[in-house]
Amino acid sequence: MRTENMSKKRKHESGGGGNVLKIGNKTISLEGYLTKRPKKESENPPPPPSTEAPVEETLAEDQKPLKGNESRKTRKPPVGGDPQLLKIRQALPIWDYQEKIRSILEKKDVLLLVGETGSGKSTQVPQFLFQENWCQKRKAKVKQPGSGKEEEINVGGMIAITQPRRVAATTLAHRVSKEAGTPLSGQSSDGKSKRGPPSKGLVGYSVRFDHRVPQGTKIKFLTEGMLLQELLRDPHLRQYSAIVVDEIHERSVDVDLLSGFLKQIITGDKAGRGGIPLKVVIMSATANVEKIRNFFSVEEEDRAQAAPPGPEASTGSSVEFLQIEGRQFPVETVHTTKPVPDIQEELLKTIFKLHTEEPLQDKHGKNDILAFLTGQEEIEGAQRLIEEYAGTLASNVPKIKVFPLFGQLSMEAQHDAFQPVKVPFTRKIVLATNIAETARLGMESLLAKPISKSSAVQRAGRAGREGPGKCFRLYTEESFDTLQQTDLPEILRTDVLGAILTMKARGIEDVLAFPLMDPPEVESVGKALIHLHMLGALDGHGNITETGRKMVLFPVTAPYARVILAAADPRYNCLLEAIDIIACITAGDDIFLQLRSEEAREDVEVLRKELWRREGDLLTYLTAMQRYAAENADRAVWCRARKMNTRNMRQALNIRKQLRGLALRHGLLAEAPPADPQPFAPTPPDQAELILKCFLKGFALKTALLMPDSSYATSVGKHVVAVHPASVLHGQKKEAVMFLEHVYTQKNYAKKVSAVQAEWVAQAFEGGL
DNA sequence: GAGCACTGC
Repeated sequence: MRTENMSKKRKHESGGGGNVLKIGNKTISLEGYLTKRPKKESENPPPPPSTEAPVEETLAEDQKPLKGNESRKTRKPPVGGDPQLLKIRQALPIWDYQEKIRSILEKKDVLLLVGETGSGKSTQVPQFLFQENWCQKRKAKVKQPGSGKEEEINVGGMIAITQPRRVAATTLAHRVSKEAGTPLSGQSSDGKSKRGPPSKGLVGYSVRFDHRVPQGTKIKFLTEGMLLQELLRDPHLRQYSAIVVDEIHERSVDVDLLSGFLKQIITGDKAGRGGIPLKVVIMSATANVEKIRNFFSVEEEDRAQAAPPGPEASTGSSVEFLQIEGRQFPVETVHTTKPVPDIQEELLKTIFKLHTEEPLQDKHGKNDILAFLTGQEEIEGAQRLIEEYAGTLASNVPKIKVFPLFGQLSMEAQHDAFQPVKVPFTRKIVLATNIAETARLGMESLLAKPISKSSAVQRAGRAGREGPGKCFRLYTEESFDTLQQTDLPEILRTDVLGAILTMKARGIEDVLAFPLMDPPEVESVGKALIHLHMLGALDGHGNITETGRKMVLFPVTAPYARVILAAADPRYNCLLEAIDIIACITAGDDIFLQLRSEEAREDVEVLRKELWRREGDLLTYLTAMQRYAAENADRAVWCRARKMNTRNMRQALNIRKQLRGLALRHGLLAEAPPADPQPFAPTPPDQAELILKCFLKGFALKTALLMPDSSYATSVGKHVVAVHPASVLHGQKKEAVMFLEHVYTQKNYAKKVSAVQAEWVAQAFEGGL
C-alpha cells in the first residue's frame, strides 16, 4: 500500500539490481520492504563468487567473439557466474528479448528500449551485448588533427552504461559482476585497493571518489557526469563500442548534454573513430518517449550534413524501438472525492483507516505503508500525531512503528527504515521525503508530482510489483487531470552556465546549434555566455580560453573554479584555503546544523564561537575545516559537540582531497600539502583579505553595498538583500558584502556572506584585482 | 530569526 501526497519533488526509479544495497561500507537489505525477487531466492542469497575460480579461463571462453557463422542459438548464455543467479536472470522479463536486442544492434546503431524498473534492462543488456562481434576491440587508422599523418589506434571493446547517481552505478556494477562471476576490484581512488597483481574482471565502475576498473573490463558502469568528463579526454569515446544511456527519462542536464554529444558522434563522419561506428542504447522506464525517439532519429538533413548520401545512407541510421512487457499486479488507485483542506489530517485518517481495515500480511507479503510528505518538519509532525493516536488504539488492533526517512537523518536511522519490524503484531509505516524515491536507498516507489501526469500513472503501476497494491492520492481526480503531462526537464529549470561551459570545453563553437532535446531560451544562453566571458572562461569571440580549459578540470561550478585559479596565482597564493572553503560549501547542506531551540544554541555556543570570524562565513568555514582536519581524536565527536553535520564534513574532506589532487596534477600546486593532522593556526587578517579577493573573482556579481537606511542593495541591479539569520554577519553592518548564494523566501536573503570593501568590489568589476 | 527535497563531476 502506498499513500502519496502532492509534492513538487523529482521522481525517480532505481535501476535493476538485487535487494541488498551497499552504501559506503554499509550493506542495506531492502528485504521485507520492496523485495524484488521471489521470497525463496532472497531467503537464500547465492554465495559470493569464489575468487579461487579459474577466472581467467572463464574470461577467455566467455569473451570470445562469435566466429563467422556460429549459430546464436547454440551459444551458451553469457558468462557462467552463479547458477542460482542465472536462474533469476532467466526469469527477468528482458531475458526473452535478448536475441531481438542483439539482432537489432547488429544492423542498427541506435536502439531505444523501454522497460519498467525491474525488467532487468540495466543489468542484462550489457551482458547480452559484450560478446558481439561489433563489440570487440579493433585496430583502426585515424588521421592526426595537425599533421594529417595516419596513426593506428584501438577503438572499442567496452560498453559504458550511464546512471544518474553514484549509488546506482556502483550497486549495478556489483550485481553484474556477481552474475558474471568475476571479481569487481582494481584501482580504487580511496587508496584502499588490494595489494598484489591487479585482478581481471569483466565488470567495472567509475564514479566520483571511486573507480574500480579491473583489467579486461568489458562492461563499465559510470555516472553521466563521469562520462562527460571522459569526453574531455576522448571526444570520440574511442574506448567504447557502445554506450548504454540508462534512466534517460529523468532528463538530468548531464544526460541531455550526453545525448547531444552521442547524437553528434553517431551522425558525424566517424573519422575520429577510424570509421568504426558507436552503438547507442537509450533506455527509459517511461513509455512516452516520442521526443527522445525523434531526437535520435537521424533526419535527412542531418545525414546530408554528415556525409554525402550514398547507397547505404538510407538504412542503418534510424532508431529502433523496443518495449519490454513487464509483469504487473493490479493496483487500485483511489482519489479523494473533494479537495482536502488539511493534508496532515487526511494523511492520518487514511493511514488509520488502512491500519484498522487491512490485514498485516497476506500471501504476497507484509502490508506496510509508505507515505510521502514534503519536508522534514511535516514528517516529524505527522510522526508525533500518528504515535499519539496509535497509543489510544484498542489492544486487539496491531501496533504501529513509525520510521521517518529524510536526508538529514543519520545513515543508521535511514537504515532502520528499511529493516522489517521485529516486534510481532506491528505494522511498519514509513514517512518519507523523496529521498525514498532515489536510488540512494535502491528503492522504487510512487510519488505524485503535481507537474507530471505520466509519472504519476507510472508510479501507480509500480505499487503492484510484488503483489496487488493500493495507491491513495490525497487529492481529487480533477486535480490529477490538471497535472502536466510531463516534467519540465532540468535544463529548462536551471542556470545553463555550467552546461554551456561543458559544451565549449568539448569543442562546441556554436552552442545554439548543439543538439538538445529541449533547447533553453536563447536569452538564457546569451546570459550564460556573457557570465562566462566575465569569468574569463571565454574570449571576446566566445571561444574557450586557457582559463576556461583549466576551469573545467575542477568538479565545481564555474565561479568556484574561477576562484581556485585565482587562488593559485602567486599574487594571492591561498589555494589551500580556497579549496578548504569550497570543499565545505559544496559538500551538501550547510556543515553547521540549524539549531531550532534557544537551549540547543546555548549548548554549542562556546565551541561554535571558537570558529567564528569577523570577516564572515567564508573564513568561518575555513576555520572549521582547519580545526576539523587538525583534530587528532574522534572527528565525529568533534562534530557532535558543535552540532555540525558529520556526513557533510567527511564529504568535505573527500572533496578537499580531490581538489588538492587535481591542483597538484595540473600544476597549480608545486608539491603535495603535508598530511593531516596539522596543528591549527588562525589565518592572519591580511591573508583573509587575499582569500576574499579571490572569491570576488568568481562572485563579483554577488555583492551588495550598505545603503544609508542600513539595508544592502546589490551592486548590479540594486535589489535589496538581507543577510540570512544563519550567517555570522546577520545583524551586522559592513560597508559591502559578498554572498555566494541567495534564496528568495520571506525576503531576498543572502547566504554564505563575507564582509568586503566597496573598493575591492569596484576593482573586481574592472578586472583589476 | 529562518524553514523543500534531492543529484552530479
